[in-house]
Amino acid sequence: MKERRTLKDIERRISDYLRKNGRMPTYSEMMELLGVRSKSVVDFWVKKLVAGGILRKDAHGFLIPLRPLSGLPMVGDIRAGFPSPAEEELRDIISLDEFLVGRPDSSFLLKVSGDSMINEGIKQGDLVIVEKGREPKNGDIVIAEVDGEWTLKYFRREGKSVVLEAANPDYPPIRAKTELRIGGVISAVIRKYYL
Amino acid sequence: MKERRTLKDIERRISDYLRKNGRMPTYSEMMELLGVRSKSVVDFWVKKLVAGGILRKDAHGFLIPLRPLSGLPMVGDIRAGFPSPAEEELRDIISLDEFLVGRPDSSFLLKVSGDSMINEGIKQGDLVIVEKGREPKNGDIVIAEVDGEWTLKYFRREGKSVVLEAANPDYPPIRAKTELRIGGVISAVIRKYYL
DNA sequence: ACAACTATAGAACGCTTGTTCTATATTGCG
DNA sequence: CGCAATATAGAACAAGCGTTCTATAGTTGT
Repeated sequence: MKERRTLKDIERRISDYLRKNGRMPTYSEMMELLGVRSKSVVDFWVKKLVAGGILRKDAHGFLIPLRPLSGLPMVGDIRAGFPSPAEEELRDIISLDEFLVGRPDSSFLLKVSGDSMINEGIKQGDLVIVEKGREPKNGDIVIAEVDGEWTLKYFRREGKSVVLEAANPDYPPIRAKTELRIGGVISAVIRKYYL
Repeated sequence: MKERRTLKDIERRISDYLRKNGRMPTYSEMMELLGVRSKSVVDFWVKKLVAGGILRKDAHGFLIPLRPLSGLPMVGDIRAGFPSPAEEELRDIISLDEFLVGRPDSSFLLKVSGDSMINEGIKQGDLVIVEKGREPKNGDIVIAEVDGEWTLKYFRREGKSVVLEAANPDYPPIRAKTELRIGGVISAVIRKYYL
C-alpha cells in the first residue's frame, strides 16, 4: 500500500506554509511542499483544491485561501452533545478577530481590575474589548471615569441625566452631575485560562 | 497646502487591501491604491515601509505584512487611565486568534447553555474555547458528560476518583463511579455583546 | 484483460512581476 | 535665491510566475 496524497493533507501543508511565511507558496515551492517534481502536478492538485472550495484564484491567477488561517470550528450548543470529528469538519470556521471586533481601528483591549461588574460575569483580570466613539445605549457596559478613576459600569439615561450602575450591590449608582467621561462601550469580554 | 502621502496612510490602504483580497497587492495594483502612475514610485514607498519595519520582503522579493491583519492594541490596566492616542500606537498589537488559541487543530468553540458555572463568570450564551486531549488539572473547567448530558464543571481528583463540581450551589458535586467522559478543557471564555 | 481513469514528469511559452535607470517637478532650508 | 533633498514619471529588463501541452506509469472497474 503506497501512501497517497490527499486533498486534506495538501490543504494542511499549504496552511502551514501560509502561517509560517505569511503568504501562499508559489507553484515551485509547492513542488517541494508536495514532494513532486513538476509544476504541472502542482497545478493538477491546485485545480482540485479550487474545485473543492478550499482555495480560490482571483482575476490575476493568485491563490487565495478561503478559510481564515487560525480560525476555530463553531460546533453549536453544549447540550447537543459532543461533536463527532466527522461533524466537526462541516462546521463554520470562525476567526475570533473577525467575529469579535467590529471596528478594528477604534477598538482596543483593556485588562479589568476591580469587581464592579462581577454579577455581569466580568471578573478581575478579564480582558474587555472597548470600542471608542460608539454611542452607548441603555444597559450597555461602558468604561467611564468616576472620581478620577476609570471603571466599568452599566450605562442608563434617566431623563436628561445619566446614571452609572455597577453590577455589584457594594457599589452605589452614580448620577452624573457635571460632565461625564465615557471612554467607550464594551463589545466583548474575554477570559483566558492557562495564562 | 497639498495633501501628502504618509507612511501611515499607505500602511492602512495596504492593510485594507489585504483584508479584502486575502493577499498583498502587486506593485501595479498599488499604483491605483496610492494614486500614482509609476511602479518606481510604488517601489520608493515600499522601501520606506520596509525600512520602517512595517513590511518585509522575503527571499523571493514578496511583500509580507509584519503585523497581524486584524489585531487589537493591548493597552494595559483600566486604572492606569484611558490611553492617549499617542500611547496607543506603541502598544503591542495582538491577534485574538493567536492570543487565545494554543492548539488550533484540537480546539473548538461551544455555546454555553445552563448556569452551572455562573459563579465562575460563565453565563448562558457565552462561548467557550474547548481544547481536546489536554489532561485536566485540579481546578480546571472541563466539559463533561453527566447523566447523558454535556455540561461545564470544575475538575478535581480525589484519591483515585474524580469529582465534578459546579460553580453554582444549586448543583450538587458529582463523584464519578463508573467511567467518566471528559470532552476537553476550557482554555478561554468569550462573551460578545452587540450580537 | 483491456479500457478508462488517475497521477506524475518534463518542457515550452507568454505574461506580469519587481527592479533599476534616467529625467523632471516640487519642497525645505540657510 | 540657489542648492539639496524629496517625490513622481516613464521606460527597459531579466527572472520567475502560472499555464498548457505531450507522454507515461500506475490504479480501478467491468
